[in-house]
Amino acid sequence: MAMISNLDLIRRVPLFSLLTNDQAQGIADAVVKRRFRRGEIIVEHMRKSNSLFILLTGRARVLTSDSRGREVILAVLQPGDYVGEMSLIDNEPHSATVRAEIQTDMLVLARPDFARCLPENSSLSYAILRGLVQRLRNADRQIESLALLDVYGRVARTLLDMAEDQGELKIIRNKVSRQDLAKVVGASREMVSRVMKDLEERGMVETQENGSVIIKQRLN
Amino acid sequence: MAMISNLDLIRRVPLFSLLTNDQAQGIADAVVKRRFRRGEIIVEHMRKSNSLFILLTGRARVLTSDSRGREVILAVLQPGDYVGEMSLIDNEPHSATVRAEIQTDMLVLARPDFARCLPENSSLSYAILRGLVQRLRNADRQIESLALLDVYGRVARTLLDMAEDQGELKIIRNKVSRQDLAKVVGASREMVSRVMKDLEERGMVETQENGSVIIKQRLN
DNA sequence: ACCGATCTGTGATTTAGATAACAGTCTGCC
DNA sequence: GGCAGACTGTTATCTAAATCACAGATCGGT
Repeated sequence: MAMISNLDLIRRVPLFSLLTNDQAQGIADAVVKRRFRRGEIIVEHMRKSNSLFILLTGRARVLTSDSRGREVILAVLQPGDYVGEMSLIDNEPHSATVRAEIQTDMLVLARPDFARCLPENSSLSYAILRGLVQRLRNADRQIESLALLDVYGRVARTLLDMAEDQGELKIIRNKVSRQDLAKVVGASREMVSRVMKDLEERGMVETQENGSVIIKQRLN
Repeated sequence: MAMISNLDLIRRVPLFSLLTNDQAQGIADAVVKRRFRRGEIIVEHMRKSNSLFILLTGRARVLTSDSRGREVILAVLQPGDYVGEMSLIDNEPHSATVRAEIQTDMLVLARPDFARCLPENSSLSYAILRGLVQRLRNADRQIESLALLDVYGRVARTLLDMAEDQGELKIIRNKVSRQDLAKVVGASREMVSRVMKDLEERGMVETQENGSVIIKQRLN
């Protein structure tokens, strides 16, 4: 199996795409690769890990849960996504838990190295800034959905958000279980099942055998 | 009536608190003061204003609304708070509308001046960074509330969030109408009335004649 | 290839909360 | 000081969605 250098890994992360070679090398030297098994906790709500975690391969979910164990999925992390920067910025505990959905490799950058890189590197801090703004826009939209839309509307909106354009129609590649969809839209699994069935009967959505979903028309 | 210089105004804004005198003077020269009447739109959803707005006096609310006119209040701005930085950072249209609740004075800093100040001034960009993180934490918490708590729980949590510690108990100074509280927690006005009545009957909350609210015990 | 885990579909039942419909109180503000 | 416009409380009714209770289907690890 070919050995891939940290520098090569760094170079594939959008967050670091604008760094000079020297800056990238500096981060490559500071970074540690870590593997998490399916189900393992990467970052834990209310605790501090004082590191930036960048997802290289695999998949992870950002979630919160109440005392009774009911979960809300706030985000699903794909390769290139990162977490932990909020706690690095304000030095507060993590606002949510991150758990590996499948075996997941992450790059870990410890606080001192991050703190060193940030000021001496305006393109990095600008990328972080843009990332936070992006997330905040999504979060506000989600609040609006939860406050104003019924389950039908929230499922439809979430499907559209997850889909990418593919010619005439939109498609969701990686399969989404209805159970998880329910945890994203804040509804019961059964209700989401019923809504999905309805969308399929109306021919607006089609679920493939491999689990990917095709969206036929404007949903709303 | 005494004339207050822009520099004096700038010096009272936490966002600018760490600037050197020269930097503050630079912003003071670039900034324009603008007055909005009760009900006037300061920033409009889906449009660009290419400016940072800093609230000096008065009060404003950040909100979104659906096609049927139903509103969600995302935040209430107090003196020292600011909006518009998200659009300045990613150059996208505003994600929400901001409306003056009462007569409100704002400082307006146009894009070119903001863009000039940001890189040459790390303490400002750090303050913006922290502000965004703060808001994102609140937003995630709000999503969690909407997805997991019933109206009773959401009202209780919102009251606690709005209150400040005042010796043994907590107090909410500026009066909140139940109508508005409903728009914050994503519930009907009538339901919030019922919940508040219940909280008062249980002696957990007391509404003063002047409209401020005293919270007696741990609500949850 | 197997067996426990986790996912799924569907009907029946219950419930939280929206909606509707008023009448009573405040709030300024001309 | 009076009238319009926005707030409030309370009932009764309706409905969206949660819960419950299954039986089947699928998945993933050893």
